[in-house]
Formats: sequence, C-alpha cells, structure tokens
Amino acid sequence: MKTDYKKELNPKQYEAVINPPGPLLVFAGAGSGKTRVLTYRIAYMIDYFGIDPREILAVTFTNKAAGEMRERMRQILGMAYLPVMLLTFHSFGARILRETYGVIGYRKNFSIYDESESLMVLKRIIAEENMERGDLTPKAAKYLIGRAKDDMLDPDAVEAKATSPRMRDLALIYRKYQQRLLELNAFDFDDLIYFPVIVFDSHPNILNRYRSRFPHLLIDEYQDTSNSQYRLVQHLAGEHKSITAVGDDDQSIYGWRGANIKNILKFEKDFPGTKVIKLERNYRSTQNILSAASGLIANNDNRKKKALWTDIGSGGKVKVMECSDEQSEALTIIDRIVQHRKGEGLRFSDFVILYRTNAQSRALEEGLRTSGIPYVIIGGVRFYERKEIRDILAYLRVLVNPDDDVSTRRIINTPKRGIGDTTVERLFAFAQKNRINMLTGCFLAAEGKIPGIATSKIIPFTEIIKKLSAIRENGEPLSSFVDKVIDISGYRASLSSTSDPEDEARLENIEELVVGVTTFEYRNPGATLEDFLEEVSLLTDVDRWDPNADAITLMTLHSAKGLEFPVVFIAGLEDGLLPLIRSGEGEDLGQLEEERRLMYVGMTRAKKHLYLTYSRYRKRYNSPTFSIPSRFLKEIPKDTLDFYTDTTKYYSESDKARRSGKYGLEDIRQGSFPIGAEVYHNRFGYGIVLSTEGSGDNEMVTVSFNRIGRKKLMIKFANLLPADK
DNA sequence: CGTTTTGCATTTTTT
DNA sequence: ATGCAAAACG
Repeated sequence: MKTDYKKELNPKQYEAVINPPGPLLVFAGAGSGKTRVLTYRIAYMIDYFGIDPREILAVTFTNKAAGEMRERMRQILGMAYLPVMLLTFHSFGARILRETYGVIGYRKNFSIYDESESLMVLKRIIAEENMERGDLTPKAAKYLIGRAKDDMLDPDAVEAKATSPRMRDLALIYRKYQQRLLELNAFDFDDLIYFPVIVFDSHPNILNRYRSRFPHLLIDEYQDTSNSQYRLVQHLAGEHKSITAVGDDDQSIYGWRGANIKNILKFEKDFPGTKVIKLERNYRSTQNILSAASGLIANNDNRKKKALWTDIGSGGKVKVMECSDEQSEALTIIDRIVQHRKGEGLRFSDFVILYRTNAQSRALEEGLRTSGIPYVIIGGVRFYERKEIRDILAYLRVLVNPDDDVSTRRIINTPKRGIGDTTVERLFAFAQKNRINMLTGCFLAAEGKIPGIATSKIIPFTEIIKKLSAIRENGEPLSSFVDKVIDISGYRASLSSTSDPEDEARLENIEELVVGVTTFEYRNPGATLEDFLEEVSLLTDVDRWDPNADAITLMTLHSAKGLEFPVVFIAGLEDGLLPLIRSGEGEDLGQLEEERRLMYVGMTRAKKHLYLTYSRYRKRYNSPTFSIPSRFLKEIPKDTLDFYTDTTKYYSESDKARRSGKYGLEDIRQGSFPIGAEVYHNRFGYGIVLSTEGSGDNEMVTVSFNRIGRKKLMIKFANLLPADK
C-alpha cells in the first residue's frame, strides 16, 4: 500500500520528486508546494530508491519547518520513527562540533552564546584593550566579525586585509574575542558554521566520515544560504552530488545577515548536470493577491523571471487602507478581523498581522488588548531571552560548562547575595592570573585562599553550586532538576517576596520554563541537560508558535517566511518604514530590492484576503513623524487594489485637503512644508518632502533629493524653498 | 563595599 | 517609553 505519488502531486512536482539522486534545483515560487516536494522526495527516496533514511540529511530554515516535514513524512510512509537527519544549519553545525570540538581545541559541553552574551564578551575585550572608538562599538565589531566568519576569514586574514586603522583594530579585537571564547568554552552563532567548515578544511578524514554518513543532501530555502553555509554544503556534497536545493530568489530576505542570493543563481554551475525544475503553480492565493505580489516583485531587476499562476479564482481585491495614526490603524485592522470572523466563520488563528519592525507591535497589541481579542506576539522579547529565564539557564550552563564565566558572572549575585562588582572583578583578576575559571576561583575564595575576598559572602554561592551538582549527579530527571535549581538558587523565594508587580509575571515565566522542560523531556526521552541547553540556544520564536491556539498572530515579515494564513494584514506601509530606510544614508538599490522581496514574502502569505495599511502619522523613536504612503503601493498594479480611508479618527486638523491626491491626504500641513511637497535647496537641488518631525527651531524635514538621495535637514538652517518658486 | 537612584542613549530584520 | 551606565546614598 505505497503512496500514489503521481496522484498526489502535479506533473512538475512529480518530476522533481522522482528525479534520481543527483544534483537537482527546484525553483519553487511562493505557495507552489515547496515543502510538499521536499517531503515527498525524501519519502520517495526511501520508498523507491531504497535509500537508508539515516543517510539523508535535510537542512531547513527553522526547527518548526523540520518538525512539520517529519510529521508529513510519517504520514506518507506510515512509519512511527524516521531516522532522517532533519535540522537547521545551525543545529547541524552544533552537532558536528559536538563530535569534533577536540580538533579545534575546545572541550566537552561547550556553551553556545547568543547575541547579547557575545556582546558582553566583546564589550569587556574592547574595554580591556582600551580600544573604545565610536565606529567600533561592540555591536559594530560583532557585525564585522560575523561577516569575516561568513567569508571564512580568521583574525590573521582580517589583519592582512586591513587598510584602515579601524580594520586593524578590528583584527585585534577579533583575535582576543576568539581567544576568550575558547577559554570560556563557548561558540557564538557564526562559529556554528565557521568552525565546522574549518574542521572539514583541515581534516579530510573527518570530512569523509560525514560525506559517507550523509550521501544524500536536501537544502531548503537555498536562496538564504550564506557564504560559509555554502562552503559547508560544498564540502558535504563532495563527489556524490546527490543534492537537492529548493528555493526562490524572490524570497531572499537575509542579505544583511550574509545570505548570498548568488548561491542559488550559480547552483547549476557548481553542480554540472543539474536538473532544474520550476514550480510556478500557486496553490495558496487568489489571482488578485498573486497578481498584486507578482506586479510588485517585477520591479526588481536582479531576479529570474517567472510566471506564477493559480486557478483558485480571482477573489476580492487587495485592500489598501489609509489610517491617521497607529491607533486607528490598529482599530481599522481589528474592525476588519471582527467582520471577517463573523461573516466567514473564521477563527482568530486564521489572521496574522505583519510588520517591518518589532516596535510596531506595541500599538497593535494595545488595540487588541482593549478589544479583548486573543493574540500572540512572535519575536520582540523572546521567551528564552527574558532576564529571569536567562538567569535560570545560566545556572544550568555553569553546571554543564564550568568554564562559562559569562554565566558565572550572571548568577554569582542573582538573586542578590551581597557580592558586588568589586568582589567579582577581584575574582576575575585572580582567575585570569592563575588561568582558572571564575567558578574554581569562587571555590578557592570560599576557602579563604584569595586575599581581599570575604569568604562569608562567597560561601552561600558555592554551597548552592555544590548542592546542585550533587543532585545532578544523582540522575535527577530533567524537569524536577530545573525545578530544584529554581528553589535552591533562591530565585523562587526572591521573586515571591517582593512588592514589584512585575515579579509575579516573572515567576509565571519561570514556571512556564519548567513546563517547557517537561515537554522537552517527553518529546525526547533520555535527553540530557546538555541536549536541552543546545535546543534552547537554537530555538527560534516561530518554533515556539502554536498555530492551533485560537489567537491572532503578530509577527515581523521576516518571521512569516514559510507560513500561510487565510487573512493577512501588512501594517505600516509607509515610505521609510517599508521600505525601511535608515536615515542619513542614501538609498542603496540592492537594499531596496531586498525590502521589496520582504514585502513580496508578506503578500504571498495570504490565501484569501490581503490588507495593506499605512498611517499618516506615527511615533517613531520618540518623535512624531509624518509619512507618505510606501512607494511599493504605487508599484502594485492598480486593478488589483481597492483604496479605503479609515473613519475612526484623524490626527490632523486640516482634514479638508485630505481627499485631494492620489491616496488622499496629500496636503497635511503639519510643519513648514506639507508631506510630499516638492522643494528646492540651493546646494542639493530639487527633492520631495518625505516626513517632518519636531517643531519650531527644532523642526526637521527628511527630503529625498533627485540627485543625491535622502537627507535630513533642519528647517532653521536649510533654507528650503518650494520648488515652483 | 553594595544597592538604589538618576541621567542618557536608543530601535531593522534573526540563526 | 525603556533599559543600561555613572553618581549618590546607606
């Protein structure tokens, strides 16, 4: 009773699925059944080509996507357990390092540092080396080091390439940073790709082991692979070249993170004899939505042309809604949600609100809360990044990896036990001098062996660590162990005995962590604390999202990749916000194209209804900002759109001019110049006013000049003239 | 020496 | 508005 592959797939999908193992590239347009092809192909390989599931490695973008694929394959193959290796790039990297850490000098049970932990290390190094400079903040250094790792450059290479003092400084910081990470027995996210490549580069025997272990490779979202990930793939593919890559150049949205769209475009060259299949039939969206999205993306030059089609029917037009401010934007959306839900019997979980930046979620959240509509926010302050969760995880990490001084610092005085900065710094200095970790230092201090450190303050801390290690060695089950950590550390007590009302929420979060551990335990019988920590470090927010809960989902456009919803709202379609353009800088065409792809990704999430909303007024950073509608709205074919103006309320008093222009509201005169006004500057030439903020002497205008692009000017000094004078 | 308070910068997107 | 650094306070 094998699955009838031919019946369940369209001809193109079928062709891809049954293609014999070898280089295969599938250009899968949005909603064309990409995951379907991947899962059926894996199933088919097992079913018809007799391939051992353990020899298949499939790399996906999120753990959730991996989980879904596993579930669907189970249905196709009817097996209870499928030993296919289904992972994200980063978790695969972590697996490799767990087996090969020794060859690069690392120890067992290393930690994986996220952004903020890496930044703490960098900050310390920059301070220690007296290298503070405005253009090399910890954040900037982190970014540049990340890019260097993407290009597989070590500190020596960065130094050799450096042509400026800034880059020479960076090379030094980079060197110290890696030394420190090695001491801490910790990797950052970029290392999880970088070091496996290094290992494969320098140890052919190890590489061969992995090659023969995974002769069959499948890679999802290939358009978002970075250079280092590409190197990893090249290594693994080796001579066998049974490699399937699936992707869509129009959905490449991680260029800022090192993703290189060229990787998918040159796949055919890299693997001669590649079979290329294009999936252009869309099963998700109505014709109107698809035409709107296709019309938009056609404005990108740097892409492979394709013709998506659907036979779902035209559906309603895409609705563009103008709102006066963020609050009315929220109300407009809520109003539509309520109507659709009643009219079409939809559930809350059928709706998603997408936006460019996490900050936008606030006003929407407020509106939903007052309306009593259940919602879930994905992203923003991630669950595992909350302070209280990180604190508990830091305890766990120290127990697993005693060299992890970053975590030791975190917990040594959390909850407060009277150990201050001075003591910690003395401890650190002593540990550095004697080449030991801080935890060992604590134990020495507790015995009074470090002059200048009072034993009385340190002993309670070392007692806690001792107790917890003993419990752990007794083979305590994971969830009850975590529970004991919360108790014995004094964390639970410190939260339940305070006046701060926030602490109650923190306590709840911590209890939720225990629930999370229990779930993890249940899903992965026999898993260790190390396994749990690895999973937690690499979990994304989308992974934690439960699509079955009856609540509206709010998330960024980036997080929405790979998902679909009957009704989609994209909020904040204002020039400067979507496309997001950082003030000061001119407009980079490549970046603009990526913003357009991001918008495209958002639009193609919609099955039945798509709403695009924008606000004339919004509080950005801290100051009030007026904006013009996104240029993307003008790029979408008009016959697919319907325009609406909200009726909730208006910020501006000069309502009368509202309906004058193409989108209405062309003539709001908030400051000295109306939004959209053409102006002349005697140095920069002609331009158009995009937004104004502040007032009086502090009034600023952002003007997009024809010749030199975007500039922010102070009205007081700029001497701007209306263009027709 | 440690903790609390005030002042200051700060927001793109994420594995 | 919020979160993290120096300064004041205990």
